[in-house]
Amino acid sequence: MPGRTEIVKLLAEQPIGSEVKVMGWVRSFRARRFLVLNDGSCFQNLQVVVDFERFDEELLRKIQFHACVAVTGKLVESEGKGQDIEVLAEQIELLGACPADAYPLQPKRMTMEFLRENAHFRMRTNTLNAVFRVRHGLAYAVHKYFHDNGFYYLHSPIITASDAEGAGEMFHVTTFDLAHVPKTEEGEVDWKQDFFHRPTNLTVSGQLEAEVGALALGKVYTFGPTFRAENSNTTRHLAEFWMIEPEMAFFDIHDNQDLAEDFVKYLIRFALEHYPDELAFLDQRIRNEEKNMPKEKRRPMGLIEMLEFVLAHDFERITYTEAIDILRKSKDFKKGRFQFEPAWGADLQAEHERYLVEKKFRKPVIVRDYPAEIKAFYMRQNDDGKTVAAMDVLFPYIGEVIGGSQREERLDRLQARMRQMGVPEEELWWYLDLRRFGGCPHSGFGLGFERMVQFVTGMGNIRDVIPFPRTPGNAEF
RNA sequence: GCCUCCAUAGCUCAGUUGGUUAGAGCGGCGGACUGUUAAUCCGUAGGUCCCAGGUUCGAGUCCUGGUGGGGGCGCCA
Repeated sequence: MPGRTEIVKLLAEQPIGSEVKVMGWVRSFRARRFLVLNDGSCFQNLQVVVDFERFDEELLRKIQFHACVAVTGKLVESEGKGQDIEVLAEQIELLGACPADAYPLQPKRMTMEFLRENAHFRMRTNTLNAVFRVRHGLAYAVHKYFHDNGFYYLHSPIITASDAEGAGEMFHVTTFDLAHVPKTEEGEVDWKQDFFHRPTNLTVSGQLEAEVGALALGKVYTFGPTFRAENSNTTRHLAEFWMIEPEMAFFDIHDNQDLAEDFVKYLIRFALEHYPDELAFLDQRIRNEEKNMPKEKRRPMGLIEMLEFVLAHDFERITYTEAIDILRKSKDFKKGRFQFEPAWGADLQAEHERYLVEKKFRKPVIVRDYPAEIKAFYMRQNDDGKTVAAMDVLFPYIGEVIGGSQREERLDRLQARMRQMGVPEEELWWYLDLRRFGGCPHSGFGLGFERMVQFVTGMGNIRDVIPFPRTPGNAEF
């Protein structure tokens, strides 16, 4: 727009005395004199001083919460406290009215549940605004980290034919008219007539394809949407989420752990450096929220304090066997505070993970070398004959943020595992070929992007860190 | 999928052992005031108490069944 300046630029350069034109949405209009605008260019607002005697009454009446206006005026030093500069309005143009008697949002505290039902408006609130700024920053940092460290961004397919990854229930992809599905003479679905001439699904993981890339480009990563048709109803599951999956040739499980720790610390550091205003706001928001809670329910640390704490300490690294041992020796177990008994061979329950992270070590923990029975077929079998080189990175509040492993590169071992677990070898012929032709030791992991955003922003529900959450029974927007 | 809690004004909530006309704050609308920072003050409108049954002289309140939502667990990232 001719002559329009972004608020971020005005606040940074503060061109006192110059004539400026700003456009933005009304955050508040106090005393019919103080108009606060936000244009999305930064988290801060710009105050506009309106000499209301000079403006049309009809126009002033329409300057309501979240209406959109263009203001021309002189930029001056602010007379009041709370802001350095302000604009003395000479012209005000209403770009888009926002009738307050019909608009669902209000300049007051609203619940996250209410805002979810108004997902098309919720990004206009300070909280969601801050969250999505940080989300963007983290996405950018993912690419920057990997690029700077010699990784190649690999676009793994969204539609896949393999249904053998064991990562969960899948969404089917078809062009069939579901009311008239073609059948074979035997009465079964005739997939040969479908678009791909075979059954296909939305991807649940790009890992197998990433391995293809790693064995050619050395270090690759995927970063794309991932779909799980599981009926999961929790604050940390989505049916559609974004996953980051680095895969590295010549990395063993220890290199894998080093990378995971360095990577997530980089992301946290990036957010702290580039989004201090947003994080300060989110930090304060949590404090306000917890003000009326009993002390034992509050977070032991503030948001920023916790992020800095995570950066300042090495992640604890233990084996699954050690984890079980710690849990069985714990006071919580002896006093019967666990609902599930920690026992070698059983998966760690959420309560066990929380004990390790929040009570025992009080920092992120990486658990590795899990029993083979509870992990996927492609994980590398350890020499003990019982465990595989798997690793989970556990964070406070959100639990597992990363799951990964060293991959089984030995063809005979891999095939034995597949037969044992009923994974069809024919379908994964190309995956097995990676072991037949020029195979090498390699490792990788998957990071749930939304869980990372959750951790950095301190948001309690994963549905509030993705613009349009898909969960069982919900795909409205 | 299992367990649990919740549903009262536009929003956030209160509503006593079942008892007359359903309450507050914020927001809306009308007005006053003006260098404010969630401005303040006065006035005013606004309710199918989620839906359908049932118990009762009487149900926002108790019971049953739905629907919608929150939280916990499982599955996982």
